[in-house]
Amino acid sequence: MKLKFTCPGCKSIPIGIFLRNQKQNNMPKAEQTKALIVEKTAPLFNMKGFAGTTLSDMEKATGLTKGSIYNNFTDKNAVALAVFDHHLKMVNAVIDAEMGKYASAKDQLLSYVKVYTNDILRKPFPLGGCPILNTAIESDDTHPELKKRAGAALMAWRNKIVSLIQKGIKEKAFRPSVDAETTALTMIATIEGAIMISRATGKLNHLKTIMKSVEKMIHDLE
Amino acid sequence: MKLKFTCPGCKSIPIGIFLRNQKQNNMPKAEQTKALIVEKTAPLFNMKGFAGTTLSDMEKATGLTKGSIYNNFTDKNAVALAVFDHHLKMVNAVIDAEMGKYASAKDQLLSYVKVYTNDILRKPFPLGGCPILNTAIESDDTHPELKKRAGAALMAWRNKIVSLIQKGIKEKAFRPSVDAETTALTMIATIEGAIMISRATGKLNHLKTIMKSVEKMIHDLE
DNA sequence: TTAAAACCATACCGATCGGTATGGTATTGG
DNA sequence: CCAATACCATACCGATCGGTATGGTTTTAA
Repeated sequence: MKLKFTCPGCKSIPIGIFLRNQKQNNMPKAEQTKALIVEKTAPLFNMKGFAGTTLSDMEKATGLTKGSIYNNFTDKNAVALAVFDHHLKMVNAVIDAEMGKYASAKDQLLSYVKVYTNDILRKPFPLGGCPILNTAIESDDTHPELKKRAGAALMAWRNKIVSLIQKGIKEKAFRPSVDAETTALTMIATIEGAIMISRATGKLNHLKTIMKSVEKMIHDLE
Repeated sequence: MKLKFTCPGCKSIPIGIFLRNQKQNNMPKAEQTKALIVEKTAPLFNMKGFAGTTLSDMEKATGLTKGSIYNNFTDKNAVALAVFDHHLKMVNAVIDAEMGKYASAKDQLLSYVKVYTNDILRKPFPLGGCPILNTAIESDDTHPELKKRAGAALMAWRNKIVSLIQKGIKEKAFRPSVDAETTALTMIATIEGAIMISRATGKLNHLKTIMKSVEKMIHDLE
């Protein structure tokens, strides 16, 4: 009985070395493994939902066993919460990166259109669509903790857009009469609805069509 | 061993008589029971989702046992499909009733605003939010049959709005330059997004705010 | 009214669910 | 390099999962 802990991929090197090789920072090992669990199970939770994701799914995805997973997280619930936070960080990173390219409030607002039209399917974005949307819908009647997080994420997003609109007004790019809160909420609703329609129908064109409306909405703030 | 089949509520009368008393039409009994199963499990599926709804949940909700349920439906899947159809019928009935009060395309379009602002919480509407939205989100990566139904419902809805806009153009109420398809898709996306945001945050006001935007969108077709 | 058909509950099935106790293995601080 | 600690896999747990075979009970059609 040797090499019990092996790399999930090649099974020829011990998992310790496998993880060590992965290690690119000075993170303690526990944190490293936690991060691995979160990253590998993230697509599962986003596609199959909390109820639809089983521990055995998580074992397959991570290459770890229940025992190891539960040494790093108290329960499935804790993993799901960490996954949501991870997703949120991921999405915000993409948005911030795009937004950082521009100086004006208007261009920064248009970053949402760009990201949600083009990047939604791409690599850094989680598989399974927008995690805020997915989490909000599943959790609203079943999972208070996730619901709270989804609600908070939406409100943070709204606040960000409101700030950008106010910035745009100061820059004289937008009318001062613009209702920032209404616009922010409507933008978010439309974007999320667009993702839902596009995914349910399988027509990426619907996403593009609706995002053009969002773009127009932003132009109309002038 | 007597009175084996008893009314789930009072347990003092046989279920046969209970169902007979419920009977208000000439539906065969099988259909009657099928309808009962669908109606009673509908809120479950809409709140907890397909994966989150268990057979034991369904037993509790219907007062029937697995045996009976599976005599009327081949499996849980078949119940979920019937529930979706039931939900769709319910929603359409509410919309059609409201729309029937008006003659002009514009007023008919505004029926969506009225219904989704006020009636979404009320009785004939299913608990747990919009069933099309909930089904679309859960099924898009997990349940092809439900996904297909959700997608079809969305496209039917779009077609309905497109027709109303074309009708409005003929009535000279709307500009002929209006892009009916884009408007229809955007309306649906915004409405569904509004429901999601409102439910995740627990703020009914957000629904109202966003629905005002939809109302404005309709007014701007003039 | 009665026999045939339809319906429903009981009891049961193997599989899998989320979760845990245990002990061996690797990592880490000194 | 070595002990102490942290980590991970194995094996196992009771409960519940979705589903079914059986036989008694009620409807139904004649």
